[in-house]
Amino acid sequence: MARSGAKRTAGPGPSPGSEETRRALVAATIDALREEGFSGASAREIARRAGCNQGLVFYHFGTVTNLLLAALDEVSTLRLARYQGAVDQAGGLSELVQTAESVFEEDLDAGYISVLAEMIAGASSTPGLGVEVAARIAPWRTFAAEAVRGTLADTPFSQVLPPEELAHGIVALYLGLEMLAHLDGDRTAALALFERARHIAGLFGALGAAPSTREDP
Amino acid sequence: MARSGAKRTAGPGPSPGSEETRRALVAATIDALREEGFSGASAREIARRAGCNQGLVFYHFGTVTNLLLAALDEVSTLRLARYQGAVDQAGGLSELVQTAESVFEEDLDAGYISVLAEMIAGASSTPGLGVEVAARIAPWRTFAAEAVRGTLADTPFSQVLPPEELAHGIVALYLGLEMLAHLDGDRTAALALFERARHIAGLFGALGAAPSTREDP
DNA sequence: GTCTATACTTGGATAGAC
DNA sequence: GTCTATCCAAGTATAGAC
Repeated sequence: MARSGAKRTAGPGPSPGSEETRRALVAATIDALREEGFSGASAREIARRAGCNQGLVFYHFGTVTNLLLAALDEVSTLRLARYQGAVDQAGGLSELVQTAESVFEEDLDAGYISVLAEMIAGASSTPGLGVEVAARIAPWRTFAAEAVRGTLADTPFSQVLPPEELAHGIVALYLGLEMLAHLDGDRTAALALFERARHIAGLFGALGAAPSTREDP
Repeated sequence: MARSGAKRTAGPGPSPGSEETRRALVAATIDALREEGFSGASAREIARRAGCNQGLVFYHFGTVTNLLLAALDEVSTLRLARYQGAVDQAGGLSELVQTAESVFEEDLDAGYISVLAEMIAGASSTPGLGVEVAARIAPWRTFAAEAVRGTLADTPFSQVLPPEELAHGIVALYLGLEMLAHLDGDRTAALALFERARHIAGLFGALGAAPSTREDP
């Protein structure tokens, strides 16, 4: 709550306290979106969670919507880095699916995809928010396309299903599975699908010309 | 129906109000959820669209949440009947996919899945709403499972992927594709996926033991 | 039984005190 | 740079008029 003084009153750039408050607000917004949903993520609720005054939302971000977008940016950056690291470690297709499964559970536990889902759904209620959210989802699709391309490049798969198209479906499926799992608090149906996908991936990997461990230059 | 009045008492003026008002409110709620989202679907906004007083929401439905659920019931009933009819007409697997594509566009144009998506997302902000929404989605999953079972029963597919599990994935994918298409107003990515799926379904139908009538334009 | 008018609460946003 | 006080719009819900 009360920020200890110790601020450089004169000098260019933001004071250290400012950045701290901003971070607290963004973190609180992520929590609020996850636990109270879009309509529950009000300036007052966010400020309460951040332990600061409600007016600071408007001082630092201008509008609640801007703060919500900052939270989405934070989540997007955080998760894309995580996804990239996970994909870099995965060797073959079935291993990639297995990685996706554990990342899926991370997202579900931490509620990261809930933030995304709430923002997508909430975009209907705020003019202009839709394009902003869409712009922040685009990198996810690009990432998925690259991951798919890297894994399916030398398989017959990419002939019948272009990576970009498949990537769109993967993002949509991932989003839908998260929403349903979050809704009824039951992730078994989603996990069962990941297991099936991993199994099928193993089958195709066996009959295709794709050895599990290969290195791309 | 929740309340069947049967109030046709002989009188000078049969009060036309009640049932008519209820219908108008439900229809207005569907529109409001579609165009303004969960947080924009307030009693005032709904009543404005229905052309009646705001207090009628509470007189007829008790709470706004109850009205939202009534709207979800309406959409669920309407669409499941449509889906069932469409599936009954479809012959083979690729034809089923083609049917799904046209139904998908109907849903997108009319915003029916938006209603579902808004309710799922909005469930986070209202205690107890989650289980109610989940209960209304369960029939969709059951329907999808039956449709898949009827189509894949005599194919090797059902060996490697049980209909119930696949059905969950289909519902999730359908939901996710609708949300993304609605968000950026671009359905081409989703439609491309349907076309690919139809093509792949045709390939499997050809090598499997499912002759059906295939017509590839 | 149906609807309107009104009470009360919460939320977004700003002006000015520290 | 941060916090308090405050305004106004919008929300839920009910009391009471017809």
